Amino acid sequence: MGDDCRHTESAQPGLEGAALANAVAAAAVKCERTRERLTPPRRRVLELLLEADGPMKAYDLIAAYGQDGEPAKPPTVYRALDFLERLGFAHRIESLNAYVPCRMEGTSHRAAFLICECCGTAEEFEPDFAPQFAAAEAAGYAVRTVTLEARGLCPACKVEA
Amino acid sequence: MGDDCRHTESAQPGLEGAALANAVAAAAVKCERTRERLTPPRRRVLELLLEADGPMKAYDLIAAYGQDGEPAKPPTVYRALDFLERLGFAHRIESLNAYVPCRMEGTSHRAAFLICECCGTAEEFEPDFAPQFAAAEAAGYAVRTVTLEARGLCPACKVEA
DNA sequence: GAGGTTATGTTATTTCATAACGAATCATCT
DNA sequence: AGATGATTCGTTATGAAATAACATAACCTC
Ligand SMILES: [Zn+2]
Ligand SMILES: [Zn+2]
Ligand SMILES: [Zn+2]
Ligand SMILES: [Zn+2]
Repeated sequence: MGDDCRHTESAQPGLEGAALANAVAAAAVKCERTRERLTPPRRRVLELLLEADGPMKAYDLIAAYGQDGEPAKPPTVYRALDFLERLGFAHRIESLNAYVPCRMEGTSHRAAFLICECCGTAEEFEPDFAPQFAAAEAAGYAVRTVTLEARGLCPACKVEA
Repeated sequence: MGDDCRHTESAQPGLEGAALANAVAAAAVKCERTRERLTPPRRRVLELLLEADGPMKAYDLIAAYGQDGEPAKPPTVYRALDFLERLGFAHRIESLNAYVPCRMEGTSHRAAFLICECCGTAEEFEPDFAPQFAAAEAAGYAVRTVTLEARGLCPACKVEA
């Protein structure tokens, strides 16, 4: 990845202050509606994802978990990530072994990412899977989830290269 | 994955005997054309992938490597996998941490998979990425590779469910 | 056959993720 | 309130996946 990239990794700047609080509050509301519990560890991991400037690895989250510098235990974070993924608040990026907060306002959606191999940003977008879907159904498959990860260069890094 | 699946995992039966030898020989020919070397470890890992009935994990390959039961050392297999991926003889399936031999006759292509969550088979298909590509280019991205992995139920498992 | 390049063998380590189990919390129904 | 069952959490330990580092060997090609 982009160790030789001089761009500040700011294509997806993390949230701070009121914006962060609003995002967490919105998640809390969604949880109440579905009678899910946004418990302290889940809330904390969501905060960390929202604050970050880019995809976070699980052990980055583990290290950053305690406000006092105390790391979390791995199961604490992995459980929170499972929950956040299940509720649609976060996505795992398979090809990076990393996690991002969901950036799409809408409720349920199939996540897809444009991943910059230079600066490391991962931009979520909502693709039209209709053709692939049709092909799969034609072959007799019942598709449940789709993972799409496109790698290349983001606009900023493309210019410099 | 499908521990409760009673289907024999035979949607992608492994190669044996002459068919296996032919497939390996075809790979050898392709290598000669491009002056790449199909060395013993590379050939051995390719054989193991072709013989398998489904996606193989790296440590499955490591365990099965020696004909005498001796495992390989991890770097031996990971290096061979890197080579096979580079030449297009194998694909990594990110969401499974597993590898399959390429099933498409054509030369270069963007791989995509239909993965059955019941029986574990992974069928390669060649999708039309045009819409996603267009969307990415419109956003200013220069896409280099695309990973698409669809999970669901294969025809056989869909019937049973 | 000398020198540069590519591939391998080997040891050790790093990174990523989950199993297992008891204690605490929460919702629900007497 | 008190019993009950379901979730969640804290903790320890382990398993699974991938790579770093470096010495040796094989292979061009000049
Ligand atoms: Zn999303
Ligand atoms: Zn970039
Ligand atoms: Zn292929
Ligand atoms: Zn199946």
